[in-house]
Amino acid sequence: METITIKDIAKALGLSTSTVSRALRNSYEINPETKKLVMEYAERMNYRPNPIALSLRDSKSKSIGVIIPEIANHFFSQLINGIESIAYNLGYHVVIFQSHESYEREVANTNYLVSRKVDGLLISLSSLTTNLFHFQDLMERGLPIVFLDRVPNEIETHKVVVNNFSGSYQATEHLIKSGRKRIAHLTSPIYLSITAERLAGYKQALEDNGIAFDESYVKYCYHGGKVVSENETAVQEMLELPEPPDAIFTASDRLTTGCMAVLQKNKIKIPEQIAIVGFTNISVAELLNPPLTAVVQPAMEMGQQAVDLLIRLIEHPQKTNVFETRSLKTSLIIRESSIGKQEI
Amino acid sequence: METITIKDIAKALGLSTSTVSRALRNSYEINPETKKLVMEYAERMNYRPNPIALSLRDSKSKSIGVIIPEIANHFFSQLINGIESIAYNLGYHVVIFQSHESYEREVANTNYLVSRKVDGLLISLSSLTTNLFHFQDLMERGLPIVFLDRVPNEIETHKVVVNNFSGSYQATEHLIKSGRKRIAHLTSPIYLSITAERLAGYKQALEDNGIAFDESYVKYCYHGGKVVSENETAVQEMLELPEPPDAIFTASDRLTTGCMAVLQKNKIKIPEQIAIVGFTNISVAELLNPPLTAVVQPAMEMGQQAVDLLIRLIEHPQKTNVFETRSLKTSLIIRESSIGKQEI
DNA sequence: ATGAAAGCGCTAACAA
DNA sequence: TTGTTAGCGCTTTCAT
Repeated sequence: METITIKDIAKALGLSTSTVSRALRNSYEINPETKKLVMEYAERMNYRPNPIALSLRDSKSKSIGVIIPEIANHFFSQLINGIESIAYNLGYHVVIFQSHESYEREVANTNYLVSRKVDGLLISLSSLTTNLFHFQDLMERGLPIVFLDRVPNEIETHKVVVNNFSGSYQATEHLIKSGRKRIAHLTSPIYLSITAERLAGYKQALEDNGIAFDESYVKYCYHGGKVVSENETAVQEMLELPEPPDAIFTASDRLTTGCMAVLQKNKIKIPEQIAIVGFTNISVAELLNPPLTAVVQPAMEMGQQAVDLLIRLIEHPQKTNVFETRSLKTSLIIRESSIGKQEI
Repeated sequence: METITIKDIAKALGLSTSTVSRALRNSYEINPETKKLVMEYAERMNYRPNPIALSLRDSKSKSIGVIIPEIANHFFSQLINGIESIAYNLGYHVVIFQSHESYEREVANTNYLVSRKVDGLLISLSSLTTNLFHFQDLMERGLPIVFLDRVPNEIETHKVVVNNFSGSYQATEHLIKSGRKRIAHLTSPIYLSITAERLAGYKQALEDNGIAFDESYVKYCYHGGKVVSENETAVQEMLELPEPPDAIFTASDRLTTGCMAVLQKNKIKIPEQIAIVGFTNISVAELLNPPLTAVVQPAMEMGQQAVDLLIRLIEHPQKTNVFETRSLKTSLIIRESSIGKQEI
């Protein structure tokens, strides 16, 4: 894997490495003819600067690290596509890591990315992360970090989220308006920002519509739906309640499909017996049986805004004294899975 | 973002950098007491070697690059999970890039990964790649590459695939056995290995069952299903044939869901009017309307085997004089979308 | 058993 | 306008 270096060019052309270096960066102090000579030769030999050497020198890498729970999930893969689209245009490379909802892996990935000198970090917290020291420490040491979707309250930096409260409120209200009385909520661990906010929206909608909140209708899945059995148990418990729900509002991709699978296994008719609304970006919502009503997040745009903020932070570190939290809108797309009781 | 270096340790302990370096690598020539001193101090200061410096020195990075068409696809995300699981245990990091089915981006990603000194490459070709020079060149220069799933015939190296021919044969035969006569095939560009092999299996099954092959029943999507309109046009053309198909065998995740969407839009009943079998690893096959019959690939295992081969190539470059192509088995999972005509 | 110095590829301060 | 040199963090050869 030999590659041509500045030294090779210098030797071949009888120049010094610094002259070559300067010529390649089109420095004003270099004689146009020398420049031309160097550039043409470099071009011809297909010279590429060694980014490793540059990173070692400058302690930066023109790359940003992304740590998300998992990529096998439409919300997150759209997020990544949004991130890549912007980063790419601004000359940054994107390095993707999955935490697989594990705190340890999140920490390990973080350390690795830092040691690889990424210029900044884009994070969506794992569902098992409660200790934020690994990020706080880095921020204090000056590494730009932007959080998105699953963000920590305890850390002051730019954040990009959706209005989880109102997305959730809308979904719940929609279920109420279509005649549902016992609306359950299947969600992630309570200490995730998205969980708390979505739960709050759900509660508020119930309250505003004169339905008493009942804690036994809320089930938390500590692995965010990744562990199938946990999912199954939760839904099963709902079904075995003295008064089983007539609707379930699920808080994520995994939880939604997991829930539907359990209902299907139990031969429960959707929406006749139980209506479903999912907080999900699943691409085949339309093709499901029945087509799924979904609270959809502008994932692409979230990714784009997050990189945008991050790169601004990277390139103008001093300028930022106040951090912003951008809150985008979700959209409720109504399909058959939550059709009104009266219409059935 | 200051980090402690060997130099810092040396200074603090009144030693030379080389002694510290040796002590940390537990060299036999270092006095046990000095070793202990150094190690404890390093531990206490949370010293971590700078991988960039190591890469610069050794021209390797203990990391492998992965280039796949896209991650928003269950087959590929499972592949990645398989790759990560093994690589992680063997101390390698995995850097993921998407070609988005674009030849240019595939080349750009390749160059970047090489310049970042990855120790090896794991590739699944983009659907628009016909020129393989960028890989051939690297291989000649000694960079280990393993291909998986979408592999090139023209390059001699380890490859991991599934038995596309027989997977396809089985699927087609299954459709025939369940009473279908006009079986269409929706697939990717013909120059992809998987396309050719799946097409061959499809043809052979038709022939063996006395059905004449009809080219007008085969539609190629040059973007592998990524471009929705292309997908739509292809299916629409099938539907407008003088004798429209009574079954469609689709060759990938995207093509399958795209096809189902078009049929749904046209209010065509599956499987009554048209049966569907998809070559797909989509996770919600069971939840679709109707549940989807699928040829499933052991994606995790493919990923695992591929890294295994790659790392072997990286760590014992000389040993390999003969390359192997591992061919794993697909499984046909029959669900309602292809139920027998007689059973409808 | 320990240290000094060179080198991986690149840039920039300083010299000429 | 061009060259020399030092240094980013680390390992390793060659002294000592």
